[in-house]
Amino acid sequence: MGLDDRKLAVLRAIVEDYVATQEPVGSKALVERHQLGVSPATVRNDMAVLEEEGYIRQPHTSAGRVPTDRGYRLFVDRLSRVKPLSPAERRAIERFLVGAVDLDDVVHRTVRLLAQLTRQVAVVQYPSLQRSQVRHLELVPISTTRLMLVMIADTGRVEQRLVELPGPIPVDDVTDLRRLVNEKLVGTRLSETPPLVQALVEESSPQLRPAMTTLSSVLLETLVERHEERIALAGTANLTRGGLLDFQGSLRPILEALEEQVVLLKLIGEAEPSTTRVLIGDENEFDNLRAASVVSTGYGPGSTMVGGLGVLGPTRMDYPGTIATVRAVARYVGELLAQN
Amino acid sequence: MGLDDRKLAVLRAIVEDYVATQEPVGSKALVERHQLGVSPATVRNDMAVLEEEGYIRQPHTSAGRVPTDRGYRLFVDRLSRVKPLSPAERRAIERFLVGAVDLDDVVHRTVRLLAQLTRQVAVVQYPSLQRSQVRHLELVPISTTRLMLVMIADTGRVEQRLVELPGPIPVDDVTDLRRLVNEKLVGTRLSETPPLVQALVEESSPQLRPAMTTLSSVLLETLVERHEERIALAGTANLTRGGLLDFQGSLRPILEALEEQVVLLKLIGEAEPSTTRVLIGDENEFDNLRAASVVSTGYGPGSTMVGGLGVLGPTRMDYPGTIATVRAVARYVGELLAQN
DNA sequence: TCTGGCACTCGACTGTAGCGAGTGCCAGTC
DNA sequence: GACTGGCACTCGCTACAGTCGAGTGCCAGA
Repeated sequence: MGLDDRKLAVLRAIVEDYVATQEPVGSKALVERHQLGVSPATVRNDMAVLEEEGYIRQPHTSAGRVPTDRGYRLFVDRLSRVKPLSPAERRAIERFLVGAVDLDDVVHRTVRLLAQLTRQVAVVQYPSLQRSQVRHLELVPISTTRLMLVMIADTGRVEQRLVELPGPIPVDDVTDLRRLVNEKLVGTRLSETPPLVQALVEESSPQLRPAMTTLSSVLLETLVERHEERIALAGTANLTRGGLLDFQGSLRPILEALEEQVVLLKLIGEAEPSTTRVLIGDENEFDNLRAASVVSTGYGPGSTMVGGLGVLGPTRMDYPGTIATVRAVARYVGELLAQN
Repeated sequence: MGLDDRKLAVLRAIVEDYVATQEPVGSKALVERHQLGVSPATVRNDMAVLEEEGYIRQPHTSAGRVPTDRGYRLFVDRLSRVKPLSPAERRAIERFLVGAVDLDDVVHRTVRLLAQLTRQVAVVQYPSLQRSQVRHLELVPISTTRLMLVMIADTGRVEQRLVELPGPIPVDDVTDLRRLVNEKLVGTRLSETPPLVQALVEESSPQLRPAMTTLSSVLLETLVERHEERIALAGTANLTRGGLLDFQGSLRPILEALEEQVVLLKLIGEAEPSTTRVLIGDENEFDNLRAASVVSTGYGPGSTMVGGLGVLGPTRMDYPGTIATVRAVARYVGELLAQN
């Protein structure tokens, strides 16, 4: 499987041309558009080898070549340099994100920006509660047997939950409950919370016990077990670019996948900080997304990571450009979060 | 323009058949499938009249007839009875909505349910802040110059906003602020809030004034001017049903419209309570949605209305069934909200 | 007013032919 | 041994002609 430099150059040229034109590329067109310094016949021989190795394929006998998923993989890993962003793009990012008033706003602006810049479907995960610290817990009486629990996290997330108490409790008890949970939990990471919540129940006075038990189970259930991740999505209309050629003619499976929070989380929520993950076609674990590629990365203030973001598009996408944009946006969002 | 009963029956039959088969319907097939009691030739004469009046049209000369937007309109207004829901559907609605833990949960379940039952794109507006009463306002110090404002409404909505104070203020002042805003605003409708907020600033002590001024402007801006409506969407994958025939082959404009909150709000947020609004094709004010129809209604506890919900689909949709489902779901959601 | 009959229209489908982009192979050259 | 030019071949695409049939409009008659 000796792929010498020229064969790699041919593969690179094929990927670039195909991404640009969306048409199978032939040997003659290739030598015309790229300075390969050899004749079409030679390129044809190289192509035959590349095809044998599974990097490219022919849609039909008398057509040009098209990269396979494996070809894109090789291209991404070894043949492409991440494109530096243009000053215009940098400015666009700053302009778009400046002036966000709260977390919701930041996330919405980010996801729209990402969709616009990459011209693909963008996905942004809200800062994960798992990775957030409790900044404040508030209990608001709704009736004598109902409380609204509001949790504010250091990442700016605010979660609320209705608590149905086993019986009516006086307002003073609510004050006590509030003081207790705040004393114990403020400043802790939610992933480390369970034992603390448990202790809270055990240490509370007999009077408060029933209410505290209910409260703690809501806390655990909401914030830890049913880890309440949120996700924003934008740019689904971009799926229709490139006619019906991409995604083998049917958007259905893609749209279905995009409606599943679980799927989206898996796609973008598992990246590591400062690493960019690229999943190409087949590499994707969901059947519905076999015709798509995903570029994702983590973001967070400084070098920590609190959530993921990324884009989804056809396997035939501009990987270097997309990777650069995703990284840049993630970095800017991180800086923005660090300021709060 | 005398449309006698038989002509109306013919139109109804055409709409029903076309919706079911998605193919232009001819005179012969019509008399076979419906008991019209006349011959195909007679039906053809009626069709000619209906076409002249603009209720149906021929895609091409040697094809059957297809309803026009105007035809659907007549059908909806005069020719269809709202289908009663099947017991199975009723049970599905109840099963789906029981066990929702909070407002977010209710809205998400509702929108999914609606998408599933109608097999179309579903849209649900969160209870509008305009129509909500303030139940509680909470101020949480984030730093000496920053507060988190959390508003809990009687409809279950919880909104938060970061407040950047003009200068540092002591914790005791925050307590005072909290007491003041709650005293003044709890129990009021947000639409009547502006003068009250104004009074709040004027009545506050010199010490609190700067902070109160900032706070009040955030309150006004967030909750009233930039009326913070939220919307949930589901079932976009349903747009791909019926091949590429619906929506004249391109989902693009539809997907684009669905990304615009403003558009969605206009679509479903303007209905009146207990009225079901049907917008067919052309009647829609957005060019992007000329190929689509929208069925929407309001919902709320009891006979009041706090928000809208509806579905969007091809003009060729089962109007009686869709209208029935939308109404039923809105009623159930209203009951659910009334319980809280 | 309705009906049966009939001529007509026109899209859908089928089969054929020519074109051309692109290939694989081979003999010849550096 | 690597590269090149030439050539035969493949096969999808387009255009064109022909057939079929669903569906229509119209008309004479009941």
